[in-house]
Amino acid sequence: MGKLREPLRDIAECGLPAALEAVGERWSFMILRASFNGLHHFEEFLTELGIARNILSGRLVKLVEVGILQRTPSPDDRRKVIYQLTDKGLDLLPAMIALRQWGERWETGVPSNPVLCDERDRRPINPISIRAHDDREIDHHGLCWIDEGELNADRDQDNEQPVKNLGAM
Amino acid sequence: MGKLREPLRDIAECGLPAALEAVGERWSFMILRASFNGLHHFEEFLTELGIARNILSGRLVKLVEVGILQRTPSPDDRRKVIYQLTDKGLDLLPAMIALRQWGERWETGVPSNPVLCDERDRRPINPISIRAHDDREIDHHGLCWIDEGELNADRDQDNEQPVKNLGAM
DNA sequence: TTTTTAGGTTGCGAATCAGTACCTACCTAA
DNA sequence: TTAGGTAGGTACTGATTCGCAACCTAAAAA
Repeated sequence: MGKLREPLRDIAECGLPAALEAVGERWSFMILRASFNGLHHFEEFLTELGIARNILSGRLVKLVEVGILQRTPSPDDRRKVIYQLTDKGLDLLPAMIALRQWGERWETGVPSNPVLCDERDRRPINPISIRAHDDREIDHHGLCWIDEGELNADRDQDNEQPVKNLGAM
Repeated sequence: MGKLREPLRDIAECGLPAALEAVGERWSFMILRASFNGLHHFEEFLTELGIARNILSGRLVKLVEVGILQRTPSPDDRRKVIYQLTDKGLDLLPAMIALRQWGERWETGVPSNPVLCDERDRRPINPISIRAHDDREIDHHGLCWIDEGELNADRDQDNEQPVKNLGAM
């Protein structure tokens, strides 16, 4: 594995490049989708995804390395290996669903069948949205960046502070 | 542009492969992040991202093609071009923030500075989460797939239906 | 009128992707 | 106990894409 490629700029500064470093390669998200859907074995991913063996092999190694998947030899059949999502992997679900919903809204057009629902009430889930501290839905207009220092300083006060409007994400 | 590569399987069936087809390539998300942060010009992206000119050029063409960015010649300076997010592009924000938050939680560790806040109350936004129809937060345990047919059939009834637990995302 | 700037394109080597043919351990049926 | 199939990989090959640097053109700026 070459790995001479410079890591996406500013790994430390922002979580996005870091996330992309872990799951940004081609097929990674598709493998995770398959995992979320209960696939556990190499050959299952292979036939379900239509990915090449060597690529799948490499991706699985990577996803295990970064701690998104866990690799366990099957107790029943010593040929088999069980790949399953760790907590870290499961925590990608909101991002995956958000991306999927975007694809449905803007690309495929249809909210594909079957529909993702909550198990208790058996009704479709809401669109993933951005929420303020009080759970108010907000869009990009209602967002800004605040410095950690300023944050603590002006809590529970109403003095005006300079607002950097999305200046350094 | 070769484009002989088979599109990620089942484009029509699910929004995720469709979304990845649009923004799944290397650098696409970083360009969008920069766009969200108010960058508009080729040379700005170039220096801010540290991406190669030809790659940036290709990505911008692609993102414009799929309708995520809009390309407008600047009225002030006829050399300049303004790239800005369309509504379709802006609608990727929840997915981007979810991914970024994941990266902060699991990779960088720190909720990087400055902090993304709501403009009204100037407090950090909540983590992106999955919500049921009644806005209840749910995790992967509380999710299931329901067929469109079944969905309409059992609305406002409490008969038991077979639950496919994440069987075909 | 020369120089700079903005936004590209082109060419080329390096890295990655993808398809296929192996290979090895293991299970199963005869 | 052995032949044959299965599970999970590697190794080899060619196609595609990435990334760097050089170049190019139109339009400001000096």
